[in-house]
Amino acid sequence: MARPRTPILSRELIRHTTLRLVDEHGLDALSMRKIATELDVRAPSLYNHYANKDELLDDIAATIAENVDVSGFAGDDWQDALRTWAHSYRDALAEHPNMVPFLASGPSNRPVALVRADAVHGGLTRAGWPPRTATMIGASIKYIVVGSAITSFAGGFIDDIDTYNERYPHLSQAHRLREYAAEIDQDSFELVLETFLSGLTLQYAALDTR
Amino acid sequence: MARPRTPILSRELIRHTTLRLVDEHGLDALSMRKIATELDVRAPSLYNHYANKDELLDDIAATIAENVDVSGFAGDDWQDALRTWAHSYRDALAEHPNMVPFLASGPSNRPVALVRADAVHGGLTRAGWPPRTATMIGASIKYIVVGSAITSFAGGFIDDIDTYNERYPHLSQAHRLREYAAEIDQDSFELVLETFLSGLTLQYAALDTR
DNA sequence: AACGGTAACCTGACACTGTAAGGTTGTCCA
DNA sequence: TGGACAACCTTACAGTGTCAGGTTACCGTT
Repeated sequence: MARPRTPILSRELIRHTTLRLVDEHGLDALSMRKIATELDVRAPSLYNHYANKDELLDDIAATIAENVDVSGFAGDDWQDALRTWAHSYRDALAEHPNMVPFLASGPSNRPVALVRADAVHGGLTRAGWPPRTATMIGASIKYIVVGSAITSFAGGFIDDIDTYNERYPHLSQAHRLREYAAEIDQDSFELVLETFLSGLTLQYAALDTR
Repeated sequence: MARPRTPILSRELIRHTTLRLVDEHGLDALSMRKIATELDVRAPSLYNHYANKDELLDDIAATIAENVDVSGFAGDDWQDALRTWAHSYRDALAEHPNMVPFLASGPSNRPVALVRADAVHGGLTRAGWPPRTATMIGASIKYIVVGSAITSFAGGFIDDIDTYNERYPHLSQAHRLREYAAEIDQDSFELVLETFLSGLTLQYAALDTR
């Protein structure tokens, strides 16, 4: 075959197919040839649309990032804006757990910009936080979300199973254990997020009376 | 060559060499043949000491984990024990930033046991925290440490450079920027950790009067 | 209406990866 | 003295990301 009358591939199609493969079989099982096979095409053809594998994965990461909701920072409730941001951020990662290791494995120009640093920083400074503190608060939330996502979704609790078995012997079925781990993860995320937010509120109050 | 009179390789030697290579050139640049070359040996010989590459990396992860200090949980100051744990945990990861993505990218039986869940859980319950809450607190600290490590050490701030440039134009030299990012990371870690700990203290007080 | 450039597919190939199979030899214990 | 085992070796295989170069469809210009 040479050039087809109507194009077979597009960045969008490649992205969707790749993300589906990653969701189904994991990052390690992904290869350019498997993506191509899935699309009834040879691997090098993909390079007409993406310069290399990383650029493809970066693009997927960017589309995931688009689902993160920073709209709250336009309003004036900075606490709730942070809460909404953190939750939607975590949800976005939870939707594609197999992508999380990639997202976190920098070191290049990856959408650590999931952060949407500008919106967050702007909202916080408008609320009265000093610029530097605003940056630090944004980073803190990012730590909580990314840390939670990576240790939870990447199968983190698997080797803690023995611990859980001793501690909660009635949870002997692996199936229930997994459920339980997910529940603990969710609650832990809630705990650290809310505790942090209420601590910030205290510091915010101290700001005014300074 | 056949069997040498005195063994050339050992798990320890392989581990050290590999960790050095990872520190110097990163995880992506690592291959069994490069490790072997560094040791003046052929790659398959490594398999006499490690079943596969992952087992080798797991072993390295375990030695890194040994530097995490959980001794504080033997005492009765749970707050300070958590603080010490978190700091030494983060320091251990900071010492080998290129290993962080691997450590976090489980899904297998990786030393997410960096957690030292038992010591932490034991110390907190002895201090009076309910078992389930103790588990959640341990998980929370882990989120903060791992999240901080991965977004900082894996070059997380690199693509935020533009943001920093606009915001702090006098930091125009990339060199200073990098320093500044590290400083922000350190301070953010401190902020989220201390804010979380002081929030916990409030909840702890509420426990007693319940 | 013919022509050139570019886009989008192809085949083939390269260097490199992890690791399995099996050969050879030194060391140690029965 | 002999056999088991350990620790190196060479060879080889299937799979990886990606480059080079070939072919053809389309689109804009002359």
